Amino acid sequence: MGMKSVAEQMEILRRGAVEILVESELEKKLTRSLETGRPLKIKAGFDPTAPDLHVGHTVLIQKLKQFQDLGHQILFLIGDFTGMIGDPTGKNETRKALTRDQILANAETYREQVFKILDPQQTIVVFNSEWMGKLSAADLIGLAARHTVARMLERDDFHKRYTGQQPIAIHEFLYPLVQGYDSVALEADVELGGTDQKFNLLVGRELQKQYGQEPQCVLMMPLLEGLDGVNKMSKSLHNYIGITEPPKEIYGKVMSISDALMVRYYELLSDVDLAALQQVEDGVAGKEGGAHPLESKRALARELVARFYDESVAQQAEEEFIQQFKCKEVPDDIPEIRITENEPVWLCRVLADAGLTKSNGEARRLISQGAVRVNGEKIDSPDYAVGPQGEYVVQTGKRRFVRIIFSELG
RNA sequence: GGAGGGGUUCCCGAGUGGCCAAAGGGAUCAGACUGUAAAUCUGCCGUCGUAGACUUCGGAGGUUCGAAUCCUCCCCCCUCCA
Repeated sequence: MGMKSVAEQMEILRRGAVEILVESELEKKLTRSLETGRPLKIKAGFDPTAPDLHVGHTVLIQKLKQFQDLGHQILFLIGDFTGMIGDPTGKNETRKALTRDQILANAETYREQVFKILDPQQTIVVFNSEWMGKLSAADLIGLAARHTVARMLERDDFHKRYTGQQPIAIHEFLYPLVQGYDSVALEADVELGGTDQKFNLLVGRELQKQYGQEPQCVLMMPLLEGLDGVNKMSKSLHNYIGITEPPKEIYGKVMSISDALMVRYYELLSDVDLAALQQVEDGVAGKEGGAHPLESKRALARELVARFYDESVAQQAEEEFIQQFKCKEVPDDIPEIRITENEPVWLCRVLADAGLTKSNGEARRLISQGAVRVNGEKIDSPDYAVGPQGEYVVQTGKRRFVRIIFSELG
């Protein structure tokens, strides 16, 4: 990877970022790095609690990758010590204390998932218990002495809770301090985080100054919207793309998003360069010279599948998708159900038993709406029965299939 | 410790004795339209083989011909005071 100019680097780094504090300082750091050949130390901290990542989590990791591709040093910090405190951002939920083993297991899962994006050779993984564990009580008091209550109360949620007469435990003040101290310990040049991390990131700057270091720049990435395009991506809202999901799922979910959201996903998740990104945007906006939105969406779906699996799997996912939805063919890998009966079986019961519907009633409703097909034939009678021999491909809606096989009795 | 408010079907949220399987909105699902999408429109949205019936409104009892609605006890959540 050849060295890029400061302006080129800035252009890449600005992509998708909500805010960079302070841009001029970052430029200065980049310039110096270019002159001395010394890469910048880029820090990003991760909670050791959530090992099951979705693509929303990868927004930050993509940005790390961009730094990495530009030749900088990534410090991937796992907050095993901070995990004991629990970031107060998440309201008043009490965190369960994790055992050492759990933390290590989670950290390992992180590595596996994150190294699908980052180059493991170029990434240093650190645990903040490394240095925090060595701090004495006196050291901790010394750290606490570097910051004031008034400054702490500037933080939005502390402020709200304080003025709203809500409790704030003393130890909650320690979270930003420890996170900030991590930057001191690592001598970070840049720290990345979500917009919700702004206060903590800035405490890092403050503390570095206190400890006689040059303050880090902070770069904040937005929280990715989920598949609905409105709420942030999260497991509990069922609007996420998990990075360990099957290829078909990832591909299908990407294809189901709106064009507007696709642009957003391109900006935050894709590796395509800025020129290609512009083409995607133009295409969605209907400008001349833009890429066709359908093509763009396919390319994005392929890119994401390839990232978490590989190129050939992505190709295959695309072919299956086209077959199933465009050519309306039956996919190859549908579940099979074997039935042993002498009598024909009521279709509604088959659907419910096969798990395609939750109840006979739902099956009945779907049939009345014309959503059920047997061997490609639309069924219009709720009394329809299949069997008692042969094979039937039963389908509800466009995507749910099951193969019913009647086998000989006895 | 004291005072008050509340827990309704996936979510929000109406409902204060029969007209309640429970308004309205959202989500999901399905149909139409499309680019496989979005937006829009339509339907469905507790269970039972079309009826009628059965089970639901934090939990357990009770009053009543009849309870989501009234009473008792219990569990949980929230707000205020200390």
